[in-house]
Amino acid sequence: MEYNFRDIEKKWQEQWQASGAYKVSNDSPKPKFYVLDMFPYPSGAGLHVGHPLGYIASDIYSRFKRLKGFNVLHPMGYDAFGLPAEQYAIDHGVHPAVSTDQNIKTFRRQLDNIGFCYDWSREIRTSDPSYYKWTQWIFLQLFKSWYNRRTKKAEHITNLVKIFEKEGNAGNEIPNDKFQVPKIGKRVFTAADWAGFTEKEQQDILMEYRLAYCGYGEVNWCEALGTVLANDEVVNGVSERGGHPVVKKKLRQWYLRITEYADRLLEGLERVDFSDSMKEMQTNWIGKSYGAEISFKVKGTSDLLTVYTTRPDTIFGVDFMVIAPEHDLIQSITTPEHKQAVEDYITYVKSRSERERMAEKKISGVFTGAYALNPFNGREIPIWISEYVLAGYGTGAIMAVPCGDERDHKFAQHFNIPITNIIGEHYDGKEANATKDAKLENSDFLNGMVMRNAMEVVINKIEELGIGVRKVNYKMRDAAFSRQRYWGEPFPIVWKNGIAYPLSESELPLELPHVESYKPGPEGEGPLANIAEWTSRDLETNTMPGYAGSSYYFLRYMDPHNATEFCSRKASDYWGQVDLYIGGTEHAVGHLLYSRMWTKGLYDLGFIAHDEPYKKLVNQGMIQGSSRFVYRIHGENKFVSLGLKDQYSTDAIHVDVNIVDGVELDIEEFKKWRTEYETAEFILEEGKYICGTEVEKMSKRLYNTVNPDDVVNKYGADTFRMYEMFLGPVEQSKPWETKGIEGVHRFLKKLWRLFYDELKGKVWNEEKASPAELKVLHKTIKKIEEDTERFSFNTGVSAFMVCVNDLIDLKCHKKEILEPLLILLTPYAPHISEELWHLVGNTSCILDAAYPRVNESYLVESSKEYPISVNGKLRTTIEIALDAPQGEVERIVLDNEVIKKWMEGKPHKKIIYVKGKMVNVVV
RNA sequence: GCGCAUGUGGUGAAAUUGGUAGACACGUCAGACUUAGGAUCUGAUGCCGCGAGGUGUGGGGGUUCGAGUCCCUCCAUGCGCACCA
Repeated sequence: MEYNFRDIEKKWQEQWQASGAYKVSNDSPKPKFYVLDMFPYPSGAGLHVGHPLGYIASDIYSRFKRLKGFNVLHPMGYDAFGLPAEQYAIDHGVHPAVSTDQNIKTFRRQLDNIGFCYDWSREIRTSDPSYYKWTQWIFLQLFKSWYNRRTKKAEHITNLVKIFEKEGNAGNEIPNDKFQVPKIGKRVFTAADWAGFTEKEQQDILMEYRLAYCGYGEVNWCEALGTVLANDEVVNGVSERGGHPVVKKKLRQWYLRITEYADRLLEGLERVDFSDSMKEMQTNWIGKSYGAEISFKVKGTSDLLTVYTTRPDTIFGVDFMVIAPEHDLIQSITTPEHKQAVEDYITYVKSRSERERMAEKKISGVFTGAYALNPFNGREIPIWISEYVLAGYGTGAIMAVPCGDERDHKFAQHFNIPITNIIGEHYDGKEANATKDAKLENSDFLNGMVMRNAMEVVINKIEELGIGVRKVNYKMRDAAFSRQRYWGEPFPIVWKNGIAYPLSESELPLELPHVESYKPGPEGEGPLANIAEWTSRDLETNTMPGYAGSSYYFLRYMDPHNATEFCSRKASDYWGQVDLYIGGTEHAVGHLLYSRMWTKGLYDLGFIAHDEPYKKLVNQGMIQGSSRFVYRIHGENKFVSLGLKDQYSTDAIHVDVNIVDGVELDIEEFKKWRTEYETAEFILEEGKYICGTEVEKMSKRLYNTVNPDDVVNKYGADTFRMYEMFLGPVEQSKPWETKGIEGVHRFLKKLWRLFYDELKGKVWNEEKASPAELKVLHKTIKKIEEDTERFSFNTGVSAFMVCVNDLIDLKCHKKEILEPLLILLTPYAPHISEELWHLVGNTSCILDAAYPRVNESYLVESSKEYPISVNGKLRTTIEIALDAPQGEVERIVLDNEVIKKWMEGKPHKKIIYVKGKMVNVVV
């Protein structure tokens, strides 16, 4: 009886489906465990062997937890809205819904091949109206909410209206600190003001508070293509496709006020188990900095120039000011004799794309002719304009301290601006020194103070004198939440007289209409603007971005068929946080931050009981491609094997890895691969054509993709699963090498032969196990349990191999040993385990078995083969009883001939004896 | 430039707490069975050396009886951020 993996795997996959083996109930006395994969965008290219890596890891962990007695939620679905499907529609005329559906079918078939334990009855698709109904619903909750900075949480907007009616907004500052209420020209209004505003005026103010709000933002507009482009579709200021010019255009956009959650997003990182690099990326993205805003009087005017600085201690080292080219003050402060130069400079800056400005290393700028006055000593400071100061960060103006800041220093040198040294010998006149530990000089009342300590002193003084305030700044901007595209969730918003009104809950879902054309609407609006029945209802024409549907999908899985709520409170209370989230690092800041924010919003509004979605995050590494090359002799259709290629002038050509065995080219397949190679000739070495190799990204273009279907077909799903894990730690990136899979496949065959022999048939028996056999089993139980628990699946696989090798050596075919081993193996290789489980006489599903418990008493050793060192160098090993007293050990060691030899007759100085570890004799 | 991560045989890697470096595999070599093998099994396999032995975890230095593991320093690779004041 052979190990016939094809029949076995097909049989069990069908059986599991028929019996609903993976159906999960929300009602269970067992403790819960939630394992989640980052759900895929179903691309047309299908899966390659890199994609399932994380899915296999999570599948192993899910099955493991289930065996350990948990009620495990392990769902899967599709992030089905997105640009590629729309692009495909434009290029091929296939409706996105159709191509997406097709892609999902392929995806599902490929996933099913690998034998995952997903509860498919909970499948979701973000493009499904019954799903995006709730995306729209949550959007409306955010639209109807504001962030109360005093209670530090989201609250219903009606609370804010009540506050305004009672006391105006004096206690609840407008989040955007540049916004002024147009009617009164101030940021602060009274209850009486509020009562006097029209509905439009009131709504405009409320929009400034809403967590989902509408404003104006810049997009990349390409006139020639008549469309809005994403950042990565713009290269060097022109469109990636076609090379048409792209300009910045202000368009009405929706945003999420994620900046209000900046502090809580930072604080939450301390309570979750993410990798340090992941936390760091998010922390950098949020970019919190502490400092002060300081106002400088502009000489001879009533204007105030406000700068943001993190180094107020350097206030006496300010030699010039720099303001962004977009700064409002430019018009009023520029002196007549500098007007022309300033205008020319601003024109120049405007002509350049964001990308060009970022890439530019050249120093540029222009003097305005105006001077600011240092608030402490009245010193006149020239005000310059330069594009290295960004309008969007801080106040769009900086105080430049050349001796302490690299860019300021370069700027000063370039324009010959005299440099004041406030840090004495720490500044060498050639390069800026950003130290915080120098003692201040040339700094008036701060002289002699260490900079680090001076910061607080200056801020206090500034606040005392009323010339500035302590200020915290964030790099993070509010998240743009609209796309001028078709294939996304429609906004449940109606515009009447310039006011955005939410649709009522009963009108949801607002379904995406069918269109024949995906051309953009007028003035950069989305395709929905072309549909008369849509515009006639005054509906919003933008759609939501890709991350909308993925910001709460982990909640919907808990209660996927609920028609009255996005997720019942009972379900979310039961499942709570995702205990284990597995996915790639590419979503480090985008998806993870947005979904964390939505979770916090839903928590604040009382819809769920936890405010961090993911308890633990594991980032799987990328599987890289291992490319193969053939070497064609220049100008000929002749190919030379790797070892001989240096004798010729050759071109390296990528060859499909699937027609190469290891590094040996299958010449017949190669000839068939391309018609041009049909007549190719080959120069071989030792009768073989050897290919060159290189590790690159796995990509169709490089002919190094390997389809899991092919691997599964050849070796089976169990082999594939175990080999993916055997490759190395999940978190690590590594190249795929199909060749190595044989070792894992051999292991499964060896396991099979412990039960059934090709010649003898059944060899397993019901004899009583020996202590040696029990020791092998229990060592394995312990190791597998530990390794699986800490996601060390590669060492887990090798522990199985060691176990089977040991059992073969012991000629052990005993059910008493083999049966528990099958349970251990189930998470890794579910099909073969289930098959053998039934063959040894069980009738229930192996996943319902109890995980074997390690019995330490089988593992106790009475003696150990100690490594014995002399002066730290290993010289021999001696078998010594573990309970031998130190004196006894020393006597045995010193008596040993090998040790005596190495001691060369010298007396021992001391003997280090670590019980159960080693002995070291020092002479 | 800044930050983070990683450097171990021909290859993927292991060594969980400072205690026998290279487990487990791939590959390679030798052998067995065989009409045959890209099947299966056995053995060998870090490097130098006939051997005794020496040497070895990116380089250099340090702590320690003992360092892949801890500290300092330099180098290389990967990822992230990048005029963020």
